[in-house]
Amino acid sequence: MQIKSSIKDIAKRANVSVSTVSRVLNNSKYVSEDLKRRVLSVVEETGFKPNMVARGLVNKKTSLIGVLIPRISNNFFSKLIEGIEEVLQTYGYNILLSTSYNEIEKELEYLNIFEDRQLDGIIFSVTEFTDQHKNFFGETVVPTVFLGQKVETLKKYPYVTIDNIKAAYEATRYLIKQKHKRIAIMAGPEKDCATGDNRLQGYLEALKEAGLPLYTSWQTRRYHTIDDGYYAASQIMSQSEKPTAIFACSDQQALGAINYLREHGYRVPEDISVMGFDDVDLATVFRPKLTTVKQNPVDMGATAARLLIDQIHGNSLTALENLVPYRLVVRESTKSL
Amino acid sequence: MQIKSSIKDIAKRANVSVSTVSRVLNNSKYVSEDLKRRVLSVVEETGFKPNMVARGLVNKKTSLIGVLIPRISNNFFSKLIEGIEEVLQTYGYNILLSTSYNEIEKELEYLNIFEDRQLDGIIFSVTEFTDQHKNFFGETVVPTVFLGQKVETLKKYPYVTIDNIKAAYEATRYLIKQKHKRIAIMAGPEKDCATGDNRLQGYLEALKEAGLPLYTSWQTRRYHTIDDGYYAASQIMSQSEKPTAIFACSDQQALGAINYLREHGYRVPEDISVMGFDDVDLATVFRPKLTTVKQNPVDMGATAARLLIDQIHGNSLTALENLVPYRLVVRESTKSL
DNA sequence: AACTTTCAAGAAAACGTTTTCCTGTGAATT
DNA sequence: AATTCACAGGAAAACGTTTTCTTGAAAGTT
Repeated sequence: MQIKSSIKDIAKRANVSVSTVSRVLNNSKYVSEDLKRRVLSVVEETGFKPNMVARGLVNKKTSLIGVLIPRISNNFFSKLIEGIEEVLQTYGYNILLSTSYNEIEKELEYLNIFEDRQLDGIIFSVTEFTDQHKNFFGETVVPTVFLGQKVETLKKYPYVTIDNIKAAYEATRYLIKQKHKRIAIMAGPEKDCATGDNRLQGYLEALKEAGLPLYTSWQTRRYHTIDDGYYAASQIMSQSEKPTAIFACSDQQALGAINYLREHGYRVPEDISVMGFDDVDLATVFRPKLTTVKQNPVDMGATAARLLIDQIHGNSLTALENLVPYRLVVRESTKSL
Repeated sequence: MQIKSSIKDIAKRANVSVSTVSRVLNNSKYVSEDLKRRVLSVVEETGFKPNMVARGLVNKKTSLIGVLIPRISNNFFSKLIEGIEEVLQTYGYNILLSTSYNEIEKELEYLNIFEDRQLDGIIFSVTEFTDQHKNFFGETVVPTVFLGQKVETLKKYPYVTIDNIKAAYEATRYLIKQKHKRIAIMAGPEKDCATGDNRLQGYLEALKEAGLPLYTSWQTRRYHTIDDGYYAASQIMSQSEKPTAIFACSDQQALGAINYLREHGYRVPEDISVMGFDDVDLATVFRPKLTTVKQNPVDMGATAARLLIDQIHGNSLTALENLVPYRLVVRESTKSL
């Protein structure tokens, strides 16, 4: 028990060959009940456990999936992980978790580590899809699923996301229907291209369509953290012309914004409406309850994992684009003028 | 590029032996500048990357650390991970993430997987330390650090936590100083032994010392989720005699409780004070801002990771118990009677 | 000039498995 | 009775590395 025993030791103790032990362990054919019992009893009494690394070497599979996300302390991403883990686990895969903090060099570093480690697959929540990324995924042959945004540059791997343009468009439309004419947006960072850009685009489309003014000073591009939301709100509200509604592209930012607004004498939603995005756990606990675009990150993660398993199993992929549903949830942080 | 090349191919192309290639790759001595250049250029042009699995097999190290926590979507644990990853990364280790959802069988299952996979170390946020756990850690020899609670049954591995008894004692003391005489507690589940029990113990000590009544109907034991907090509050408030203060052993539960209270016509803190534990991100965003016992999970994670690295490097451990600081942060959810 | 020592580099063993290739049974078919 | 055949099980190759062993040459010592 103490000392690490190998299949050879088991073979010796059971008086059989290594091949036989291996066959017993893998339930292969061509081994008699007699020897099987003998081997099994030795395995039992020594508490022998096969070395997965050695196994991995010959089988050319590690049963490890690399999951790369911007940050884990963001509720959206941790829920994503929950969904991913749930399905991967049932297929006997484990997760190698890495976080990029939105830094592209880190992303590339981790992707290379994933490759070095011979991981069986990658689930990647992209920050910005650069040429370097394209290179990596062009040369490499690891099954991959992109998560959270469209990755059009590569035709070989699927992605799962919501229709961000449409969702943002609808959210903005809702504010417009509520008679808001001066609507600001707190979008994701420019780096985080697709998502940030798409939601901004949806917002702009809605405004344009309604013939409303679009001031760039009412558009911020910051990270999805409470602090950044706070800061973005301070920027927007420092303009001489102030909006009556803010569309925050994440609940985190919405929360930070509301925090700022209240500390500076604005009431939400009486003075200013705030719309969020994501519907994180606290959106309903917070007061006012957050009006927001609900995503289902657990489902998204699970979907991504399933798509990955499909690839690993060699099934031909059904669709590159996998859009999952979202839903506008009206609660208390927005109000008709 | 396309086809996976091995060190052998490189050797052939560079007209040297495998050993030489390996030596070049590992920067070992005894290889001339001439051959070195030749090998390096072949490596360059083929984009060769050594197979970490094969390396792991001979080096008997995987550079992988198993991290086992109850759930990742809890902000406390995800911050823990942030701290862990930060230091592990600088030492070239990656994280294999697993979540137990407080299920003991799952914990044991994952621990066994960790062992099978030859992980170099384990960071384990225990739910309940059972005999089976004891067995596992008795027989196994993997460097380990326990996180979040005292694990006294094993003298060989360190743990990092805060002094939960004292922290809960002080939190309760604070409420008592605020003239509260009827104080309820929402503790962690019974399963989650040390933490839940310890905080309950600190609470009881403070009450006893002050000669205050302790009703078991004012003590709940539930998971640290918003929903469980909501439910626990409903239980406590359904008693005929109602408390004037609730000490929730997690911010999550505190939030759920406040939610319940407000929905049922109680004002916080005017009618009932609510004290939290953890100081998660939203504790300051939420209104009323949460009075809470601040922990620093990022630091805790980093500390645990460092202790693990120490073990792996074979340094003798300095102390079994590693207590990290905590701090009572008074904000708006509590009020003097 | 003879003898160590140091360095360079290839051959081969090792890491712990799985799998292919053999060989030897005994049973089934002719 | 001769021939095939399915099965059991051992020996050995393979997976892709690192490391030990060896040999040979060049340099340093007496």
